[in-house]
Amino acid sequence: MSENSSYKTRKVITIGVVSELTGLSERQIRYYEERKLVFPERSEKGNRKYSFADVELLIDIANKREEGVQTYEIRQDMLRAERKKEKKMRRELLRGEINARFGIQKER
Amino acid sequence: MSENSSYKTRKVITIGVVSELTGLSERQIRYYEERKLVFPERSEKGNRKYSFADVELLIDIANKREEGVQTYEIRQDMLRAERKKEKKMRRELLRGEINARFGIQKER
DNA sequence: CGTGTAAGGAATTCTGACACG
DNA sequence: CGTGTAAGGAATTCTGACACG
Repeated sequence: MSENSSYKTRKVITIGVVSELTGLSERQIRYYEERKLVFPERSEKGNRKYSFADVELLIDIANKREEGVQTYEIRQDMLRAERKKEKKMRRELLRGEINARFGIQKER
Repeated sequence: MSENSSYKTRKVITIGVVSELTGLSERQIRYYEERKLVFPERSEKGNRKYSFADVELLIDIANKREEGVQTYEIRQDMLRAERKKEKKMRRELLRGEINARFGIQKER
């Protein structure tokens, strides 16, 4: 269901291209990093590299900002969503374990 | 089946990153373009931009080159594959049209 | 708080060319 | 043919800072 280290999450896009793709200024993109909203990787010499997922996230951020939402709020929302997701993961992991032991038996 | 203008085919990767990803020198990458094996887009100021699909193609090219295959041969193979693919497309298009007229009827 | 901008420097990319083989 | 390299210039990116509000 979720291709993992795939095209979407591979960090390969430079800030200039991200700027074109999102319509945000490089200044804005760097600032959102400072506010811990995006986490680009760095190349050898320190150039930022983003993924398509980052680009989409930045577009979401841009929309929120247009609605007047502050970066701090956006960060809080992201952290909340993060925790919720982890909770879900834990539940699913647990369900998997239970199934493995007491669930539908395989042959033999 | 084939996500179209998606992450895989969007031209957003600069030549430096492509070089890292493929292990090829920038010189080699530019040369393969000269030999019409890859077709990057250009940014405003003329910088080359590649897609993940291009990166994969370049890796294939690198492998062929290691086997001693010349760029000209590689190009011929690509053109042949291209033609074959188009032929297939035409067949499928035709089948689709026939089905639309004489195939399984919808309601009414 | 969020963003623009000028500043200075380092790294990137581009093209056309010479070199070797 | 395929690739390295030095050359010169233009564009990119980086950081830290001042500005406005």
